[in-house]
Amino acid sequence: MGTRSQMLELAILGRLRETPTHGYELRKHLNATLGAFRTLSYGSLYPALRTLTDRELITADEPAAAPGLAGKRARIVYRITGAGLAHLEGSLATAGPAAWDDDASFDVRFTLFGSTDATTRLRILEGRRARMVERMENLRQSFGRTSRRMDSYTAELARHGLEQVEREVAWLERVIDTERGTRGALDYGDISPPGTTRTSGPSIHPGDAALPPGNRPAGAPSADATGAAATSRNEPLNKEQA
Amino acid sequence: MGTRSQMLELAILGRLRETPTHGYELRKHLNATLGAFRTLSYGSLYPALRTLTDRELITADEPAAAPGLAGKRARIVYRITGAGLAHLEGSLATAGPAAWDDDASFDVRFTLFGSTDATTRLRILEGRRARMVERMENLRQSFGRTSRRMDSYTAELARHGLEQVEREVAWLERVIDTERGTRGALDYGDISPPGTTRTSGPSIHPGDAALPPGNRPAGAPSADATGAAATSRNEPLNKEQA
DNA sequence: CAACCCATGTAAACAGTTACATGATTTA
DNA sequence: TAAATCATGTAACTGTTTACATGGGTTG
Repeated sequence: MGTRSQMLELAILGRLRETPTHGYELRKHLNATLGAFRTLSYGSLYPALRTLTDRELITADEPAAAPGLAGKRARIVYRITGAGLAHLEGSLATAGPAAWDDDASFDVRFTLFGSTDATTRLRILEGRRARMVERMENLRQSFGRTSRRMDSYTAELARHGLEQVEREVAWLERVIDTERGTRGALDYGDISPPGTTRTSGPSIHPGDAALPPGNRPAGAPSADATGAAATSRNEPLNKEQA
Repeated sequence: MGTRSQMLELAILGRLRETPTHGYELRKHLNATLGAFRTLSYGSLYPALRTLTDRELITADEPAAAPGLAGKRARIVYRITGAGLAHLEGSLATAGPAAWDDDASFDVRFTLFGSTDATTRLRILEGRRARMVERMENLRQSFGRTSRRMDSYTAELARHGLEQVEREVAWLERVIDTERGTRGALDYGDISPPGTTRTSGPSIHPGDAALPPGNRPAGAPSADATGAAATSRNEPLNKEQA
């Protein structure tokens, strides 16, 4: 089980907890909201759904021809089960290196911050920042070391990448500050203030073996382009919801 | 042959043309300069070198114990051959979608712009821009469509990703303008590390996602595009240029 | 009437990492 | 002397995409 598929499971469970959906729609949603899954193919999605169903973390209900909607190919609506919910919550409370070492993983976890407790959120954010700082340092060194021997194009690309990472670090720091409440600059608008958790229940208990805490950093997985960059302005895009 | 391995071959040939190297060093170089190959493992590199050797695009010379340097495990120094050079040049003159659809591919190609003719450079840059604009549009749509239903964290990540792509487009446009203007070798002025000149120095801060997490399947079909307009405003990133 | 979105799924092909095997040299 | 870096390579495993199979509905 790679980091990737575990994240896919997390994302699926996270989505199904909000609303039951069928495969096609689910893929669209994941592709749209998460850059991480930009290329998510049915070849990955359906097997994953199958696995989850087999493990009884979700159910696959094929509604017998809804009235008026007949004709269409039967959609299979997936719903999260109690066990699935427990599993999800257990996973969300777990914050190992796997949650921030991989770009895609971080994105998924961040997306699910709405139902992650504050402590775990901070742990993930700080782990991520450390990761990015490390990256930044490496880039700076190799850049400074070789810049004189580099041709302009290579140099431009390198500086470019470096700046991007710098911005990512800056972004993370802003988010962390906001989370800590030390600075109220960033207003996330509708969400519960930092420190409040959506999951009122036992959000922290490692009951089930969701994510092995000892999960290896794995060096660095395949990674994907849409990690996270940085928001440059502090201006909140406040979107109030009805 | 995946796009990935082809790009790896290109990168190897490009590097070997500049200087003969041995495997270990080669990997370090590629990992350092190209974010695309951050995770390049020997499991990929050595087979690739093997293949290139078999095709006689490079040679593998194992120097029989250089004087005074004995003791060390024999380094195998790879050199590009005439055929390899021809192959490289042929590849560099080719500018298909493969050169810009994939993030990693674009990075590699950009790095080799120093020995790519101006026409091809522009073709690649413009193809890349189109790709990024497409991406940007998709993000805007899905963002505007769902922003009301998104929780703050998801929204923050989404806006974030959008801005990142916007910056990438801006960066590309700057580079394109420069290419058109100088009509020759790129002159990016002084090459000072971005870290040192935080205050928008000689380089207009470029932003993008190209470098760090590379790699995405090239054939990625355009995701989905449906829905209303978006709430994103594009601040005109200051566009000064040499 | 062709093309394309909806909708679910499977099988084969493939690319790539991880882990292993081996061993010398420098550094803490 | 333990650990890290240098240095090359292989094999197995794992995950993922690609292509296929199927078929109704909608739009140009």
